[in-house]
Amino acid sequence: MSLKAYGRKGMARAGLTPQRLTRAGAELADEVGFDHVTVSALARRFDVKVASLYSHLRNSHDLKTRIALLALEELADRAADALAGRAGKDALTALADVYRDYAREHPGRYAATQFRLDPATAAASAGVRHAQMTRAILRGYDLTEPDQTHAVRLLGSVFHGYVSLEMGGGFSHSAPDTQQTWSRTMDALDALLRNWPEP
Amino acid sequence: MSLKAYGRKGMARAGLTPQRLTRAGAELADEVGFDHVTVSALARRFDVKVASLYSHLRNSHDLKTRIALLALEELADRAADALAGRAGKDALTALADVYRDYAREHPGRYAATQFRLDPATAAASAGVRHAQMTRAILRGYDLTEPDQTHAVRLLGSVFHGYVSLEMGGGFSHSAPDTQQTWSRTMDALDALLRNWPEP
DNA sequence: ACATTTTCCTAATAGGTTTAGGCAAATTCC
DNA sequence: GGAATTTGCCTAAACCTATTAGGAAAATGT
Repeated sequence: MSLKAYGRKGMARAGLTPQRLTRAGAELADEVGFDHVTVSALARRFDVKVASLYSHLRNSHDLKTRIALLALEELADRAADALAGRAGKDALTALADVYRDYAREHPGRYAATQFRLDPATAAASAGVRHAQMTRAILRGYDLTEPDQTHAVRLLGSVFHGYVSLEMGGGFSHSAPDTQQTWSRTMDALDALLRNWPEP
Repeated sequence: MSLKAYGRKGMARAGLTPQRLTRAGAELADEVGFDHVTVSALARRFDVKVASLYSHLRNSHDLKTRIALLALEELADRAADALAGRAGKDALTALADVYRDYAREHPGRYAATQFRLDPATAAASAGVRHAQMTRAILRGYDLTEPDQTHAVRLLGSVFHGYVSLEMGGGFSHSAPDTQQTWSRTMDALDALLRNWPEP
């Protein structure tokens, strides 16, 4: 017999697991926005009573944390993929595009990556992979160790800041179009890294 | 008689106005975080029943919009102040510091500036002053018109991205300290604007 | 002093979160 | 294959927040 009951009217189990709920939560986030993700809405989606979810999730915060971790993983996977075999400006734009594209395809998940994780969770998350990959790109440029860290932070700021402003409509309806700005921003960052200033 | 009743137990009015509520809402945001700002919490703070606020505020979204507008105003005022009499890199760092300091002093209000406003409200907000001031700084550098727009967006991205990551703990507990990075970032942006690359 | 307006209140509805305790389905063990 | 046990989902309930409708008292105007 199939795991899935018809409309869940005649009993039978729904097959809830933390993973399944997290995945569905991520989809829900993309549909309605990360901060409209609610335990109740998720229960509705599984045609199950709200209380049932609490055997699989500690609470609402736990759900959001799991979605955030999922998104960070996905994003790091995409980044790793995109960086394979690339270096220099090529790698830089590839990474930047990963962020931008992910945010466009999965706005809710992208918002989830900004969910504030407690330090322990953050340290164990894919967030660290992101930092490592950005660092890897910088090996194609000639920076001293402390400046490499500064550059990692700067790149992170630009990518996140840009994507976040663009998603929030910050640049909307003003010419020139944002694709232009994006590609000129890549030019600018590449030039900056090749010509990193002395203090 | 004073406007303010003791504990509001024996009637007498509380003196609610949209402005007062907005201001208190902003303080509340700084204390508990912008997305924990709630009509109920605000009512509690005025020792008044929740429903009473609905004569002064359309709804929760309205409250948040007002707080966002307040924060944008404050921020633009600070920026205008900081820019007076400055140019070039001096102006650049002054503006950047305004953002960073404001976010540190008023995290809730700063978060409010990211609240998504509908296009009409946004157009009438102090947000446009921000863009103009950034543009003003760029007049100290030698950029063609389209590149000026790109640069405005880039600066906005860096400022917002940096502040937002720093507030979210993104850079925490890693050496070197963030003040270093901040000042090197200013060096980098100044160098970039002076040496803006061809396409 | 009286009529009007304003401001706050009570009452009610509707959702979201979370816990406690129950019964039936699935799994495990003879 | 049936009994014992575990697991999964449900009911019920308490407690938040948001929002609307309608009432009563305070402030204001004439």
